[in-house]
Amino acid sequence: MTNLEIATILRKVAAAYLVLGENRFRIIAYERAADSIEHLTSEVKDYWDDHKLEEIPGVGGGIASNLDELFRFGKSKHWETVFASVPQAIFPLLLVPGLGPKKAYQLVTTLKLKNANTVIADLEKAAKAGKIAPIEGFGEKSQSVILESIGIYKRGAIKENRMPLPYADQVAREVISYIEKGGGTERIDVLGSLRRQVSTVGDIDIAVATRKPEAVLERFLTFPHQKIIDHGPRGATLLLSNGRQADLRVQTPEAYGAMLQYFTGSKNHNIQLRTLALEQGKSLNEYGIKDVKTGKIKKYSTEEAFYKAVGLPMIPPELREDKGEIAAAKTGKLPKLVAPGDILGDLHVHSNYDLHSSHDLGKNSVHELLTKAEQLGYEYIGFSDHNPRANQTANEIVDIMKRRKDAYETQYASWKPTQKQRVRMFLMCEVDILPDGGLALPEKAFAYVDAVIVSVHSAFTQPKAQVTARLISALTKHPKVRILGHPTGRLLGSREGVDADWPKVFAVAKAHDIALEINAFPERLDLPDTLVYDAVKDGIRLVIDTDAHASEHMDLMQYGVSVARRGWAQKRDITNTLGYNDFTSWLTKNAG
DNA sequence: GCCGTTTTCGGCCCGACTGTTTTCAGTCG
Repeated sequence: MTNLEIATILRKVAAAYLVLGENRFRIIAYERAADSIEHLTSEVKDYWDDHKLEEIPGVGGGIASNLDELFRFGKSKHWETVFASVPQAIFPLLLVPGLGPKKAYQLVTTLKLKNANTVIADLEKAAKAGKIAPIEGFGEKSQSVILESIGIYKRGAIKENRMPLPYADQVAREVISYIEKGGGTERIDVLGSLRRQVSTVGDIDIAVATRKPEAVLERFLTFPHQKIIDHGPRGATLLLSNGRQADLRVQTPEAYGAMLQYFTGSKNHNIQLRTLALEQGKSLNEYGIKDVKTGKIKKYSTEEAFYKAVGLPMIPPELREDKGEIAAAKTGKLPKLVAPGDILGDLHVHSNYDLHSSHDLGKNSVHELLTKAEQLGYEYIGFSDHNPRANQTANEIVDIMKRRKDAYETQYASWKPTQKQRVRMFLMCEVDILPDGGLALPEKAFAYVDAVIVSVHSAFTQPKAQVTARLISALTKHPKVRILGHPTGRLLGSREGVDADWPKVFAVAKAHDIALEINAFPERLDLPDTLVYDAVKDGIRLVIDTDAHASEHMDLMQYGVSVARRGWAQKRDITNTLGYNDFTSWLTKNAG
């Protein structure tokens, strides 16, 4: 059962309760839990496995015990009873934009729509026959809006897939530079999940501080698009040519801080923040802070000032997920997050050196990649080509690895740096973790590398216990194994990662002082941020790598840093923030 | 139903928009 399916069930419960006239705070609680679960990046089932359901924000004893029943028996008796108390036909209607539980219920009962499988088509027929307008609370206008909404629903235009963060970032940059060229902008920022650097982003939300809101909005509306979805004095929404939605909001510079805070979210962070403010007699909204007694609104030009007004330091957007950041801010315990400039090397780079490797080669030469590392200000780079293909004898593979070492050393010697300080090189290898937990590099070949990254590239659907044993076996197979590459193996939007008992894997990594990789490649962003959060809490060593297959991929490091920041990682948690000497002593500590 | 550095009981985020209304209910983000 996926998080989305669970969130849907919780929303169904909330909808049924609303129809039944249940206590509205109970309804809010279900909606909040649904929202929270939908945005979790680890599986609810994993929380359940670990008996930690109540650690999910918004999930308490009641919902947890029903979820427990759901995982054990496939359904919760209590929730089934709730569903059965309302007409089944209301649920499909909730997917039609503009229809909520109350309207759906009224339509279904008045029009006697009984069949949940055909209810949308039946409603469409009723609308066309003019049977909706006479219903109390409805009218001609709502009848035609419903007809239009059903059309949108049938075209499947609802809820596009989310895109990996780096792509969303790129689209946002294009829109931003286009708006800037139009002039009149004093500040411009991304908002929402993009600003919080969530690994997948739905819509592109952008904020502009300006004294010429009309001009900025007009400029925005001329950005290449399919359709203008919305256009008002405070903002506009476009459906872009790539099928994505872009939302622009304008505000005066004096009140910009409040708007930035409000639309950055997350929703649950804002709810917690407003609750805190209310205790101080202050009501927060997108325009500023209202004194509850006097009703006066004070404006804030920056977020720093906005947070300060409720007695908190500025909370970095990456932390605004209602994971304890407000409590940490109150007590001065916010982490000082790792920043892109802290990174001193990239250990997972593929060159075009051909060693008959098991997976794809890189595009650029050793020289080009060394120069790129230099441009990035790195002290060191690790070449981690894939291991040679397995359809060769062990002796042949050892020979290949020996020749490779010579070739890299010759290349390195002939490289002409532009800076005085030479970027240093580690000769590494990305070794496949075989389905049985063995490594795809023969023992003798380890003599020709400084260290290896081990990674899963096959058999992603093994059962949890097997995957866990497999990873642990690989980590402990050879003392030169120093990094677990893209640990879950997930591909955003196309492949779930492996299902492992992560606390167990973490414990073994810690015992052997092995680092877990945060892979910055756009579709990976792996470890996922929630596992980074757990790893940081457990004091597990981490590295951030790009998995570059071309020199320009090395620029993607910032997205790995974003994942680390969302997991509350500080500089000390990330091993490739160490200088060359300290890093070398860790990497080669077992090389003897 | 959730949640807690003044609470295990008594509170519970905020506003825009829309269509249907004579002051508001429902939906959405």
